[in-house]
Amino acid sequence: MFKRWNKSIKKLEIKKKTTIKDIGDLLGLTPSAVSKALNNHPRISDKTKKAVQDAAIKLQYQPNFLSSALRKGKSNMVGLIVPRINTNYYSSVIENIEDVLNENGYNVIMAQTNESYNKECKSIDNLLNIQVDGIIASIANETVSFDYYQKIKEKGVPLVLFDRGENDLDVDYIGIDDYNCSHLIVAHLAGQNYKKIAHITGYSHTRIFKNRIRGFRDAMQKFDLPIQENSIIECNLQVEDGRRIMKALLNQEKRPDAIYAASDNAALGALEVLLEEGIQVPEEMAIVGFGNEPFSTIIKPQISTINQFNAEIGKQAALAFLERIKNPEKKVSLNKIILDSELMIRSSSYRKL
Amino acid sequence: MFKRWNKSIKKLEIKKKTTIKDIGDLLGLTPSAVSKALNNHPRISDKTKKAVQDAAIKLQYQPNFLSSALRKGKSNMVGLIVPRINTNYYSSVIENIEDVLNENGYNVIMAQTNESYNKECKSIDNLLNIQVDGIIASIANETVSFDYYQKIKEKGVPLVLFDRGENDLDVDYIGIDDYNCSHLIVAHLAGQNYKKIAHITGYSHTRIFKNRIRGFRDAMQKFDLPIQENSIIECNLQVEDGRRIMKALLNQEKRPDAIYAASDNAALGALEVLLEEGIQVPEEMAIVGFGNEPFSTIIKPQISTINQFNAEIGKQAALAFLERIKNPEKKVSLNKIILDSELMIRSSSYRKL
DNA sequence: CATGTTTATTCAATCGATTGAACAACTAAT
DNA sequence: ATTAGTTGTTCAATCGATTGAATAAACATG
Repeated sequence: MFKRWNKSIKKLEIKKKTTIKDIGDLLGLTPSAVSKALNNHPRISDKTKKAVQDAAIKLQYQPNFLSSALRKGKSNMVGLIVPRINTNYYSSVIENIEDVLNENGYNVIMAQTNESYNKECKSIDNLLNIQVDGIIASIANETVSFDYYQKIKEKGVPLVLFDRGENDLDVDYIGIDDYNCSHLIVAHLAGQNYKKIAHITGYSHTRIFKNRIRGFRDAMQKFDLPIQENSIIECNLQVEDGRRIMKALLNQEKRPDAIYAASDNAALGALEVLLEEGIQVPEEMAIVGFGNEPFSTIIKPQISTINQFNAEIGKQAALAFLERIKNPEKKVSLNKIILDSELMIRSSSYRKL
Repeated sequence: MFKRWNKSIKKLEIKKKTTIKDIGDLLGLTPSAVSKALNNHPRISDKTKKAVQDAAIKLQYQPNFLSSALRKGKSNMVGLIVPRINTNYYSSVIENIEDVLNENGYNVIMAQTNESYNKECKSIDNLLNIQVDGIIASIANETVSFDYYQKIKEKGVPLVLFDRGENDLDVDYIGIDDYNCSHLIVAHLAGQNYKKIAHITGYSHTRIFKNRIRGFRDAMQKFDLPIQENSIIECNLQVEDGRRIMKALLNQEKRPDAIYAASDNAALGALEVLLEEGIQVPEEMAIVGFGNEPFSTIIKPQISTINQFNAEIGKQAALAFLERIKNPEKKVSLNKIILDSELMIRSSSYRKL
């Protein structure tokens, strides 16, 4: 009997979380006094503050985030929408966003779209329900209509985009200079005397790929190189896409002598096909990728690629959000941060190596 | 003047979120009636329900998650603690956890420990503050004391561990049979007539590595193979560790003829050193890794490794949590789910290939 | 001693949704 | 016509913390 009683007491203790009321009861104070003491309110005596803090520790008090968020209208949560985390690029960016936001007292709620517009819409609704203080996102491949992102803006929730952005949305954006990257690559290949460059790229409705394509065209023109028929191919940029397209290119009448792929995955697929076909890389054909994924240095030959400083992109995205939160009124000037990126020249495109 | 007025009206509309009270005002109902209508309460007439739903759509009502969570004592958020997301293994697992939980109406809050015990403690406190409905975690390398995990249990918050678990904690766990994996590997290598097998592994205070080491020892004994002095080396299992240890092993008097590394990264480091030294793999020395990271098939020779079905681990972890939520009383039987894993035999350890 | 000032704390409303109890209106049964 | 039962809605308390206003006490000043 006694044992049972004892047990139920213990269970009660476990279940019951201490609130400011409990602290108040212990010290003969009201909840509001306790709340003020904990928040270092100037009108509370140091003696009381000390007593409250001690009691809080003794009772293992942990503030109820939900109630204070409700009252203050601020959840200290940030929604993070990405196509998927299962790539080195996104996981690096997320890792850094999370680090920076955590340091500043924010929690990150993750949502993956798997490149699906539908899932993206659902995620946005969900995050808005949760009353996130802001949303950081990289737009899904499928997305061509930005009404849901407009909705975020209309609700007055700060929105920061990275990588896959959109000019029309008129929000903070962190990315790289895709146009210029294409120039770097074409200049490098032209300098190596490659002349028939093909471009395996993403869908041109996405701004970053549109820019890469534009950069590619302009750079080719600048170096007086003709753009072959069918040599700009849009796809999902996965390994399999690279393989498929490379095979098709090899069967073309005018076979290219260099490939600029807009992802390392596509570059890898293309390279695999060339190795299988016994085509010498870079002697017969050069390959340049994009993104500096870790595997690009593991395969032989190592793949030349664009390094985008993922960590920095993540940090800047988080900082842009924090900045926006700090001065919500300063809606005039948008943060359009274009970060540096660099061409890593490796053996897949360097004949003299 | 008119313009200004108009503008401020618009701004107000933007800022103000519609609540159940607004819906009530529109229809001449009280907030409680509206709430019940939205929650499909049996005592509310169908007519009213319909009217409320229509009004909700018209006013673009979005429920305030915070208030309902506060009232119901259920936040529908799950904390996810991982060493870091920036590896294929963890990002795959997380991706699947998120998918399953989202489908079931839960949101995922992420926290990375970066293998630091301190950060782990902070994350746990934070997640408990937020009033998560449960926590899914993989323990940091540094962690040897489990008091913070005990705290989770004491608060009555469901806890599920995966990969890096701990027997003493007595909670749901999803993982693979590490002991048996070591057997598979040793059996394979012994079958290939390798005799002097070294084991590069993680710290033995972590259960999975303890089990792999135990499995390694037992399997070696089973195949009558002597365990060399200094041939079980504990480390952080990064590429650099693999390199360092491989170099040391090469300088040993009794050089091993096979390496069983407890991570693909360590295996990669070791393999790189062997290739640099001109040592034939697998003829002179075999290498087997662990985890089936994507790069293991990119490098030549491809690395033999253990494939752990990451997606399944993630799904099962999420399901274990959901199960625990459904029957909170059924505390008796714990889910200890040991998933299958398979040895992928590739050219780094297959002489006859 | 009356009045003003400072300091420390309590009061009471609030954030938005939920929920059991209460109530009113209506129907069915005795 | 009285009682019982059903149905649809309102009432009021609640979740836990926050915050401006009010109050009380202590002290200083004329």
